[in-house]
Amino acid sequence: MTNPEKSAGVKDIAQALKISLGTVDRALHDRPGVSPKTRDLVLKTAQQLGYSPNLAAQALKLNRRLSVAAVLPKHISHFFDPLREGIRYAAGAAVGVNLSLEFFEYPRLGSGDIEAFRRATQKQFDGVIFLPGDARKYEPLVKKAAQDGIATMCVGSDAPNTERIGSVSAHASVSGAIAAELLSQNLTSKAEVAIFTGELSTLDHVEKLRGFAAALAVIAPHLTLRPALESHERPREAYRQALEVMKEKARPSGIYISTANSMPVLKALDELSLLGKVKVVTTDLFRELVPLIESGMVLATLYQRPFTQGKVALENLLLHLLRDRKPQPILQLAPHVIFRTNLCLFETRVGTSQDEDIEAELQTQ
Amino acid sequence: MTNPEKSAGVKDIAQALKISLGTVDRALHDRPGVSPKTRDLVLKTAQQLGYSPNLAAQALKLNRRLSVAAVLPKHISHFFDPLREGIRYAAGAAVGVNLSLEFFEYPRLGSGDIEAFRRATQKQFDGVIFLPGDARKYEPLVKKAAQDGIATMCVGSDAPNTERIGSVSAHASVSGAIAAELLSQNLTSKAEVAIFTGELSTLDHVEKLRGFAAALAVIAPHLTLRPALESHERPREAYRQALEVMKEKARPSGIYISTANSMPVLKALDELSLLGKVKVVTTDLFRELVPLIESGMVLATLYQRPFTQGKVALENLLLHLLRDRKPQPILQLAPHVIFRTNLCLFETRVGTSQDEDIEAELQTQ
DNA sequence: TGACCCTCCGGGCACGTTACCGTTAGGCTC
DNA sequence: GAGCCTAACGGTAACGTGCCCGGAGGGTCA
Repeated sequence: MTNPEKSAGVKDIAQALKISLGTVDRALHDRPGVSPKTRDLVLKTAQQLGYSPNLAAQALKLNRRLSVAAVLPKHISHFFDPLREGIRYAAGAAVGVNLSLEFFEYPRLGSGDIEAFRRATQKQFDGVIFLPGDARKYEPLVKKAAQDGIATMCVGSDAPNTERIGSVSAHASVSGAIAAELLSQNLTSKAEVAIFTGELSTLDHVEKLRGFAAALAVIAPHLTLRPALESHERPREAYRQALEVMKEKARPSGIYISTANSMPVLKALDELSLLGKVKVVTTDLFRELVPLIESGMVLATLYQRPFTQGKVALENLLLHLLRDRKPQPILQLAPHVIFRTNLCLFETRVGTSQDEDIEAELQTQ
Repeated sequence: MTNPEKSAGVKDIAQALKISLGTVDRALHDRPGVSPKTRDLVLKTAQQLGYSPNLAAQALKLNRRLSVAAVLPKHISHFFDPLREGIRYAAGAAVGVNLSLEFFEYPRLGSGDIEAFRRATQKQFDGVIFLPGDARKYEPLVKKAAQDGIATMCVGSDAPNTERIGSVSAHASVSGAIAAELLSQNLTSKAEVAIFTGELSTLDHVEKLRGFAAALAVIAPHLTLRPALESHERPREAYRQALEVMKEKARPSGIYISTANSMPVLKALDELSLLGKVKVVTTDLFRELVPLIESGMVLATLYQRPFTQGKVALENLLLHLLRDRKPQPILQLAPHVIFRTNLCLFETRVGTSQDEDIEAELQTQ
C-alpha cells in the first residue's frame, strides 16, 4: 500500500484515512470547508505517501483555455520569423491546455509597436509576448496590463522595473564581450575598433555596447574603441556611417556590428574592397551572411537563437499562467558563436521558415 | 458546429456521422472491426473537422507505464553527472506517462560497460540509453535487444549500422573543426599543432580527429598536424605523452585536447611553464578548468552540452516509445564555444550537480 | 421546540478517450 | 430453413481529478 515506488493519488490518501475524495481534494487545494486538523492530517499523509497529482487527469478536468498574443515586428524577418516559429512550436508542444495564439505585427521597431501593443492589450488575452524597444514608453502600458490581469513577457530585450512577469533574450553584454574577445584574438597589434549599433534606447543594444567596451578594456588594452555609431536601424544611415568612417586614413581594423541589420555596413565594406582586410564580427544569421562567413570575410557571427527565445518565452509564460510558479524574472540565453567551421549546423534555418525542418531547428537550440 | 477554431474530438466526428464513439475510435486507430468504407468516411471527416486528440484524456485513459534504463560510466563525472541530470529532467517533464528510471553505472568506458549493458538488457526494460564506447562490441548486443523489443538509444557517441533507434551527441567533426579554426586564428605564422585524443575505437573521438585534420588542411595550410596522441583515457599515459612531446625542441605551438580528460595534459604544460605560451583548446568544462580559461591559459573549450544530450536522448526515446514516430536517426548538437568572456554563463554547472539550479542549466542548453 | 444558519464532510457527476462486451445483420453449412 | 459463425457496430464503464450539491450535526434565536 505505502509503496514509495509508485506515486500515490487522491484516492490512496482517502483510503488510508477512510475519508472521502472530496475532503482530500479540499484539503490539498486549500479550499474552505475542511477543519484544520483534518487538513493537517491529509497534508501529512500526502507527504508520507508521496502524493503527486495525475497531471493528465488534472488537465482533462480543468480543460484550461488560454489566449496568448505575440506582438512582434515584421522587420527583421530573419530574426522574428524563427522567433515566431519558436512560439508556435512551444504552443504545439503544450499539452493539457487549449491554447489559442494570435500574432500582432507592425512594420518595424519604433514605428507602430506601441499602438500594436495597445491594441493587443485591449482585447482580453491571458498573456502577451512582446519586444520592448524603447522600454520607457512601455512602462505605463505594462502597468495597465498587469492591473487588467494580463501577464506580459518580454522577448529579445528587457523592460526592467516594470510589472512584466519575465524576459527572455540572448545575453547582451556577454555577446558584446565575446565580440571583443574575438577581435582581440585576431588583431594582435595596436589598432582601433568600431561598433555599429542599432537603437540605444533599446536596453539590449546598450548592454551589448557595455559588454564590448568593458571586455576590450580588460582583455585587449591594445585596442581602442571609437565612439559608437548608432544607425537607428535605418539601412541608409548605417551605410552612410560605414562609408564615412572607413574612408578615413586611420580607419578601424576591427568592426563589431551589434544589430542584426548588418548588410548595409557589409555592403559599404565590400565597395571599399575592405572585406577580409578588416576583421568583422556580426550578429545573427541570414542568407546573405552565409557566403561571407564561409569565405572568411566575416570572422564570426553571434547567433541570438531567436527560435529558442520564442520557445522559451512561451514556455515560461505558460508556466506562469498554469501553475503559479514564477519563472526566473530574467532569462538570458548563451549566444552561439558561429564560425565558418560550425556554420553548417545552423544553415538549415536561414531558408524560408516555412520549409524548415523543425527537427533541425531543435538540434541547435 | 464545424468551428475550425476549436479542435474537434472523437465525439464531434461521431455526431457528424451519426455513428458511435467506438467505431470512430477503431477507425482512427486502424483497429479491426470497421468496414473499409466507414473507416475512410471517418478519416475524411476527421480531416475535415480538424480532429486532434485530447492528449490529456488519452494519457489518462491509457495510463502508460514505461521503464527506461540508462547505462553510463561514473568516470568522467563532470560529463556524465549532468548528462544523468538531463535524463532525470526530461523524465520529470514527461507528462502523461508513468516513467520509471533506473541508472546502471560502471567504473569507466571500456571496463565493465559491456557487462552493465548486458545486465540492463536482461531485465525487460522498454528502452535503454547507453554510450557505445567500442561500437563494434555492441553490435550483437544491440541486435539482441532489438529482437527482444528493447529500444536502444545512443548518447555521447554513435553506433552506426546497428538497430539502435537513434543517437544524440555533440557534433564531433564540427567540434574538431572549430578547434582547428580557433588555433588557426591564434597562430598566424607557420607552426605545428598536436591533438590529444582519448580512445580511437570510439567513433566520437575519430570524428573529432577527422574534423580537426580536415579543417586544418582547408583553412590553415600554415599549420601542420602531428600524429595523434591516443591516451586510452588513462591520465598517466596522457601526462607522459604530453611531457614527452612538449619537451622536444620543435614542440607544437598549438594543442587540441579532444577528450574531456584534459587535466593530465594541462598539468604537464604547467610543469614545463608552457601554459599561456602554447595555445590550447580543450573539451568540456569542469571546475579545475575555470581558472585556466579565466586567465587565458586555455584559449577556449568546446562544451558538449551533456545536460542537453541527456535531456534530448530521453525525450526522443519517449517519442519513439509513445507514438510510433521515429526520431531522427542521428541527432548532433551544436557544441558551445566557451571563451573567458562567456564562461560566466556556464559556470553554474561546474559545481556539484546536487546543488545546481536547474533553471540555470536550461539557459545554456 | 421549531426554524434557521453555519461548518464539515460524503457522494456523485463530468472532462475525452479507450477497452471491453453485447448486439445485430448477413452469410455459411448441412 | 434452422443453427451457427463472424464481421461490423453500439453502448458503456473506467482512468484520476475538480467541483458542486446536499446532508448531518451543532449552535443560535424567536
